[in-house]
Amino acid sequence: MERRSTPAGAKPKPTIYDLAALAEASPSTVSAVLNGSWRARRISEATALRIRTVASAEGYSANLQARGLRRARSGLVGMILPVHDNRFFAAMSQSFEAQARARGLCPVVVSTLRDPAEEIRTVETLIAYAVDSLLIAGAADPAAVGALCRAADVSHVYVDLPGPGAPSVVSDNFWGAELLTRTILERAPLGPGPRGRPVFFGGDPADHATARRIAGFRAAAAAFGPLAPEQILPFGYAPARAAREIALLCDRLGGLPAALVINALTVFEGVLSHFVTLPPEAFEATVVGCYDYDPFAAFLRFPVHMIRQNAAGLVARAFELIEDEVRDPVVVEIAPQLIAPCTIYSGPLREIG
Amino acid sequence: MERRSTPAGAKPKPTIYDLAALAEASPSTVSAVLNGSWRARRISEATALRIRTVASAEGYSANLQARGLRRARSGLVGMILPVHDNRFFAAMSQSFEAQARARGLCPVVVSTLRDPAEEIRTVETLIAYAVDSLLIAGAADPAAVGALCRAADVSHVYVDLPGPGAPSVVSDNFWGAELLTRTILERAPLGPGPRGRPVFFGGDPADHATARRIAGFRAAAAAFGPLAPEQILPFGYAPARAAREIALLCDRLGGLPAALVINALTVFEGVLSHFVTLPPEAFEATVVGCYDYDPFAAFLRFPVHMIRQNAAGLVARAFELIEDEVRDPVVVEIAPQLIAPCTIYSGPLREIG
DNA sequence: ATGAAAGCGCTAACAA
DNA sequence: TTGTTAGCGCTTTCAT
Repeated sequence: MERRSTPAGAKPKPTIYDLAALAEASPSTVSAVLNGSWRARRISEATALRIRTVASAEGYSANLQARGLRRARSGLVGMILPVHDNRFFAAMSQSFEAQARARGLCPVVVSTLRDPAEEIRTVETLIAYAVDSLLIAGAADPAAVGALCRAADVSHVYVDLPGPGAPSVVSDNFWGAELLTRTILERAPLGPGPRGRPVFFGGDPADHATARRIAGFRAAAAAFGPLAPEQILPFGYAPARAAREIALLCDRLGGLPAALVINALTVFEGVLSHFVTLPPEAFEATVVGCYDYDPFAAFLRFPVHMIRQNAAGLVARAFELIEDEVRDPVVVEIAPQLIAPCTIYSGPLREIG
Repeated sequence: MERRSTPAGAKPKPTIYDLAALAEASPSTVSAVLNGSWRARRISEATALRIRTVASAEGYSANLQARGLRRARSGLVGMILPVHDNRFFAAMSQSFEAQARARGLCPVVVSTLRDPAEEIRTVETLIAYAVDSLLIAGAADPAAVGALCRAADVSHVYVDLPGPGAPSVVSDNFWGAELLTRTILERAPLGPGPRGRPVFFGGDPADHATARRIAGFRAAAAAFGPLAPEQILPFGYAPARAAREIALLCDRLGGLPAALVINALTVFEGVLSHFVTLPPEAFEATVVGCYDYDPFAAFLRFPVHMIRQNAAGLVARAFELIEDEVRDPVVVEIAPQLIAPCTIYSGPLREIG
């Protein structure tokens, strides 16, 4: 049998046995030299050098599958997340990779499309590849994923959305929402009329993050007056739905509310598709906040206060928990950041921007 | 020696030997049944069923490192790309994962931060894990990466940026830029004055994509009048630089040019940070196009025509080339898409929006 | 229709 | 200080 579908003539990748023959040493010595355990094995500087010379001359690189099989661990760290094409999760990938590599590990990040079945299959695959640990970000079914990890003895941390049986690192959604709400209420033309009160717009109250954000919104808004149920509208995340809901809201109130807290970028996108049909004056008596950040949103025709989650901070803390072998289901909260609008306030709000 | 740092009591993952004992069959039979090669081995329906029953009762899942080692291939497909936090590349990841999984492969996507050294290291790692094939997207040094793949006999395709010694799938940048330029020139208040001519803004002419886009811009603009060198300003991608350059340009021309083709989203970001300092009237005699797409950019106070690259199409074509075992350095071009502005035109341009 | 046995490339006791 | 050897869990001839 051919070793591989090697193009005729191309010599196959050298193994430690090849190097051992060339360097006149034993395979185990070569192995030790090439994987760093040679100091402990008290191998002489001379042989080490000789072996390394041969290795690089031959263009050797270790077969990581063989090493992983032998060591029963792969050097891979996994992260699952719902989607890539989202600013927050993309930032998570970026941080995750950087920090994994800083630790000499190979990052593998896979998206699951918020599909519980796909999520399970993905994690099973990662476990089958013997990932050493797993970050579980925004899982659809955190408990199921956690159970799989525990069964396979894979250390794991929940990120962004908490889960059972292992530590969690989440954004401080209450704090962020409270800060955002307070910030825009201080600038909003509140009043007794139907438009005079703040509205929380979008998201799913069944989801942990939204629940905390609503709580934060309530806490901040309470300081400015009583809250009615119709001020909180968690209708989901779909842009199309958001477009309809904002139109309905404007109809009901006779215009935009004095303060609008938009829960996610997808919701914001929907809202915008309605906004472009409105005249510029429509925005003169409203202040908009968005929980989540997009640089372009900062440059709309009206100012937007935004919350940016600290993706790098979340990932860093998750790695620490794994390294410290924390297994208790502690929940660590990481503060997000408030981003000021770039657009200049215009109309009656100009002075307080 | 412990098999693994298994928590005391937790039984280790079952192997085919365990299953063989339980199902009263041989390891090779178990293996065949569990990896699909059993039909070919003419194993009876009955034993197959018996083995599968035991397997799922024991919660068996194959050790993919062992399989990979034996088969000299891993079932992993790799993709490298510059960064995750970019709409285009994020869309690529998303498509790549979907299509890899549709083929029963495990996707591994890694970013290299446009750092040639990091890029090489990353690819070496992927090869060491025996990836079966590799998509090379937007590489800093395509030739070096390709050489590594060839040495390891890993099939590979360049995406987005062409490279030597293997097929490439790239956006049809010439066509896209031509279309975009023509579209905005048809709407622009061109004229003899300094502001009356189109400007191509940002990017690096040394980079293949920008070069093609400039060519497309030239081709389209030529139909509307002669081009001067100062109408093409490829100063790079940095937002801060873009902000400075646009300010300079406005100074020089006494306002915005009649038509502005912005080369990338990062450049656009920089441009916007200058735009927010301008009064609304500044935008009344200009038409803006952007090569690259962001939904929020469609909702700015002025209309923006955008080009969206077909990430899914690029990836799909790349997979096809790999499956068809194409090795010649053909270059396949995939047409991007023109996205109309969502913002209503205002001022003198209202009617032609 | 099934089993026995030889490795894939590497690591880690244990011996020398 | 170095070598010998026995696997890691799986696939795959080759026998039966």
